[in-house]
Amino acid sequence: MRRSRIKRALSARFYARPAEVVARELLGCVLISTVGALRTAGRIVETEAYVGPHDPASHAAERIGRTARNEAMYGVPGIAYIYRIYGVHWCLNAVTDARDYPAAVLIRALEPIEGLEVMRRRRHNPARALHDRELCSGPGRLAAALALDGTLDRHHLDQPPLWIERGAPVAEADIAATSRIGITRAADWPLRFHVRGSAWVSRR
DNA sequence: GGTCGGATCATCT
DNA sequence: GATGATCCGACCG
Repeated sequence: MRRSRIKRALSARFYARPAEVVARELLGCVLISTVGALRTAGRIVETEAYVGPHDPASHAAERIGRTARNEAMYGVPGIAYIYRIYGVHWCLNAVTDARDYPAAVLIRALEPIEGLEVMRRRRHNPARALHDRELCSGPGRLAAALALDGTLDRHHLDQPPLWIERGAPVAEADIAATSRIGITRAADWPLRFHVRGSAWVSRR
C-alpha cells in the first residue's frame, strides 16, 4: 500500500534540472516532516549544490563512482539522499537532474515554522539551554530536529512522512552565493546559497 | 570573540 | 587504516 502524494508538493519535474538551479529555487520552499506522527516544518534558507561527477567534492565524484552509499544520487530526481557524516549526524539531500546522472542539493538550514516544541525536545541538550537559532541551522541539526535518518534514504520527497512544498520565492538579489562548507576539494566553487540577512543560516 | 579537538562509524583504500 | 558535505564543549584572549 503506497502512500499518496501530497498535492502541494514539488514534483519530480522541479528537481529534473541542474543542481545549482534547484539549490537556488529551493530557498524559500518549505520542508515538512511527519516522522513519528509529529509534524515539524521549516522554510529552507540555506542549500549547497553538488553538481555532477565532475564535481570533486561530490560523494559521487568521478574518482569514486557508483557505490552503495551514493546510489540514491543516481536515482530519479526528487528522491532523498540521506547519509551519515562523521559517524554522528545525518544529512538530507534532494536528488536533482537526470536519472543516472549523480547530482544533489544538500539542505543546510531551515527557519523553523511548525513544531518548535517537538524540535526543542529532539534537539534538547541537558547541559545547556538551546537558542531557537540553533534548532535547524546546520544539516545535522535540522535532520535531528525533523527526526530524519537513513531509513528515509531514497524516499520520494512528495509524500509523507517527508516532503517539500513551494513557498514564497526568494528574489535573486536576496540570494548570496558563497563557497561550500566543510569540504577540501573544489573549496572555491560558489555553490552554497543562502537567504541574505537570514538569522537562521548556519554561517553568514 | 576565535580556535581546537573529540565523538563515532560507514565507507573506501 | 584513513577519512569525512558536522556539532559541541573546552580553552584562550
